[in-house]
Amino acid sequence: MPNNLNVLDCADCPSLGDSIFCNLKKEVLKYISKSKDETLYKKGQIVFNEGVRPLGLHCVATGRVKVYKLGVDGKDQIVRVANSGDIIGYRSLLSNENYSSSAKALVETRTCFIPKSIFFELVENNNEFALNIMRIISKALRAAEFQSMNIAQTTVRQRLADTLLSKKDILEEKKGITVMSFTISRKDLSDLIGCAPETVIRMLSELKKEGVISLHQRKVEILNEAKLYKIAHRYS
Amino acid sequence: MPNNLNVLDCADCPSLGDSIFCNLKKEVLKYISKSKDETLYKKGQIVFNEGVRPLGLHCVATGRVKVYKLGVDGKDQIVRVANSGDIIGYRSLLSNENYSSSAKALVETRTCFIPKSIFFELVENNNEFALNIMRIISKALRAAEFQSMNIAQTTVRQRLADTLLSKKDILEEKKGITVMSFTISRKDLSDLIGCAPETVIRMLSELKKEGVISLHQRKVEILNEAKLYKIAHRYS
DNA sequence: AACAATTCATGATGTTTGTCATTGTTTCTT
DNA sequence: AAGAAACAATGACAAACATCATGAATTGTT
Repeated sequence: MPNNLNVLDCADCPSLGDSIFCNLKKEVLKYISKSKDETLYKKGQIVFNEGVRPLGLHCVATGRVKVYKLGVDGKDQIVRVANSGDIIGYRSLLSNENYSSSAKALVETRTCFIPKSIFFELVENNNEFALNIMRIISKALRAAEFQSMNIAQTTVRQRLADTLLSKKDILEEKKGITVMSFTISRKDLSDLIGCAPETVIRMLSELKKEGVISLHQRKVEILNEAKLYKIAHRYS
Repeated sequence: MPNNLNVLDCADCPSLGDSIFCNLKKEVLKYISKSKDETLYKKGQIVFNEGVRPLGLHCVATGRVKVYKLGVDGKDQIVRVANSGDIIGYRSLLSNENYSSSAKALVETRTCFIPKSIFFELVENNNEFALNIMRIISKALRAAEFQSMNIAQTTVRQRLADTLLSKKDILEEKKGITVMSFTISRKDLSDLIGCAPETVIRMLSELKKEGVISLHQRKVEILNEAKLYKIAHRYS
């Protein structure tokens, strides 16, 4: 079971700047801090489960969480990957429905939990916050609609290239050279792209053979970014 | 070009009850009525175009509008079909981006246009309205995420059955018997499902041969709803 | 009403991707 | 550190679907 931790003031949170709380006043942040609950999840632990009634908002302080829908035969669909500063579970909360997806920690993750009542208090009384939420959902909706088209109209090879590029922000220093790399299981990658794990493995091998990427266990390293862009049909 | 019309008071709009304006006070509706602009679109006319900056909110009073993203080689992806009472173009407006999709009238359609300034006035000062908007986007997001999984994990046959069922609200009286039917082009159906038009045509022929539906030009009539549910793998 | 332009329908064929099976490798657990 | 469990990789095969081509039917236009 996840551990509850000593509560840190939101004003001191390192990911405050990237979050929907960034433009809230100090006294509001103090108020939230008093009502929230900090939790530590180990890799693989569930933050919430599809079908369950949401009781509040989860905010990723550190770590990485995958949000995914249960599909047929364990063939899940990853909706998005939430990083520090991101909130999860807000959609179901807002439309007053049970969770339409599950959330699982991909690495050790620290989250803050804000009870439903406090969340709605903020939404209803704090205009800036309400607008922040609207902007967040709007962007999520845009991304989701794009994803539908992407899955319907592009090949796995294209989507894989696109996904590798969109995750390239996870940088790493290696022998003085900055390398774009990230660690992900083949299953997660296939659930993200929307295909069978075997297909992802084949395409990764193909890209490796072409010298576009290199593979070391679950770490994918981008060697030829330009070519990846070409494969993804992205010109930016 | 579309025609501008005499403006009708929102309070008298027949689709008020189904809209996000349903729980607004009379004086607020009057205020909106004064600022809005009514427009008539003939079948096939564009309401707005992808890539363009939104200037306000479009509200479908009567008719039917498809919202779609431009894909490769004219293979568009229909994001949703908006009916009377629905609003379109709100996502881009809220996140302050250019339209990420286009909208085209499927039949003769009457819309009301509410300028951006008025829309944001409502969002910022009217809490009930802001919450309505949030709920609307939340549901749209849920639908979009489900659609991604659907395209990734189901066959065209399943999705076709599902789409036919989800559109069955378009009823019709025929010789005293209520028939579930609707009119749609094969191209639109394929853009909705995310496949080639030929594939949709083949699957429709198949379903017709099986006696599940009947086809008369562009009108699809549901003959065996139970079997359609089975094919769609929906049990409700 | 007649013509042009779409749209519909169907066949043939090829590509993409999924499924199943097998073996090697890594990771986790005790 | 060893064994078990999970994951990665690859081949063979099959299913789903796209593409191209052609002719018929329908719709829109003058």
